[in-house]
Amino acid sequence: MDQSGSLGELDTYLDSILTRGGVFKDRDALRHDFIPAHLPHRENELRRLGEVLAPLLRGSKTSSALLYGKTGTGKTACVRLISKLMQDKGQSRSIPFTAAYANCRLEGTGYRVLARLAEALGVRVPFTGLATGEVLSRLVARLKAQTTNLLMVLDEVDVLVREAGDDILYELSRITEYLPKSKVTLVVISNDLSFKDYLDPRVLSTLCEEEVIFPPYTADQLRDILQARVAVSFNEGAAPAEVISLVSALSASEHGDARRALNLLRVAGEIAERRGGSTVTKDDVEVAAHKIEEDHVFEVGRSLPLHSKILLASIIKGSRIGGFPTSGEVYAEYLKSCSILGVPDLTYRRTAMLLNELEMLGLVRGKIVNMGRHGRTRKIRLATPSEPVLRALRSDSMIARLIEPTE
DNA sequence: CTTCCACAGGAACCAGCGGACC
DNA sequence: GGTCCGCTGGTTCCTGTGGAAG
Repeated sequence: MDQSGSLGELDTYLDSILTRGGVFKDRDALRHDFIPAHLPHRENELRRLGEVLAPLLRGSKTSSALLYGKTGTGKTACVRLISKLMQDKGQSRSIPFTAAYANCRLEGTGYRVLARLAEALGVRVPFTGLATGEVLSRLVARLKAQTTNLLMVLDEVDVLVREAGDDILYELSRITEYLPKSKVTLVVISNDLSFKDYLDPRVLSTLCEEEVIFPPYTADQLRDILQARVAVSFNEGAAPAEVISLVSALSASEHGDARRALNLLRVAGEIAERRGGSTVTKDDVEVAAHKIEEDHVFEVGRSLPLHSKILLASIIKGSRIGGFPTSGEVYAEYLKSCSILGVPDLTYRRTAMLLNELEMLGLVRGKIVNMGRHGRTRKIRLATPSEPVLRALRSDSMIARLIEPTE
């Protein structure tokens, strides 16, 4: 590569950004963790939540709440906004109030969810080593020692319940019983209502005293949301109406996910900026949609553990031989690959679990086929374009050895 | 109608690790 | 220093199953 040439390009690019100011006014306002002061089309939900939670500021017992809705429907944003408002109010009137937030999927285990909540109360908890019950009793001890009204938010609680059962929810829902002075209110957020089936009826009744449902946004609503956000994040006229309409139409057809809509808009803006343009075009949006998909697949593939990569490579090899391989054929191919690489192989059972994980990640699709006398099996194939997957696998020098020779 | 294949997928268990606590 | 803890990433053992072949 001609280094001076690329440096020159970089130089003019930097110049162009500095002189024109680029497409963005404030890129951070498009990030998923940005909390806007106003949430369009969530006024009702916000008011409802406010009514339920506000008494907590007076130190009254309040109902627990379950927020339910698909991803990107504004559940987390609503709760974040409300707890921020309550915190501000508490501070200005010197009312003891604490908001503790934990995302169960990101934390991963019940122990870490509790640890995160405890942290919000200023209780230091080691990241491992303690019994889970011990973390809980430290949390309770703190609440006994120091009177505060606590709003506990468990985001993506369905993940926790599915993985670890409802023990923790049960304990948390009864926590107020131990406390003479502090009041605790639990708000749980879920993408999936079926998690209620896993709950003990007692937990269910204390947990879901109020239910707020967040419907997916329509294309029109998404357009309003984008418009409001464009006003703070883009320069005047940098994101024309036709672009906003396109982004909202694309996102509405994909389950009305506002987070993805905002992300799409941000990436489109970045593409326009890199192109040196001062406004985002519809083409930029199309390119962005494609890029987001490819980057996602590449990123997921690249960060896979070794054996999942070997399996993925085996699926690709298997489908080259002809048709979609069955789980048995994939395993046979996998065993071969392991011996080529000199890696100890895993049991069939384990690889079946890894395949399921690949399917959940959306990289692979398995279809159960019955072949009568010849048994029942799964036909397995890639669920994404193979190009970014191959690129991801090749970026691992060890796995690259597996793929290259057949090219 | 029965059989029987080639798996699917649940459950229990295990080893090793990093760490807290007494 | 011994004991207990939770988590990860694995294994072993097991039961369940739709439908073409017999």
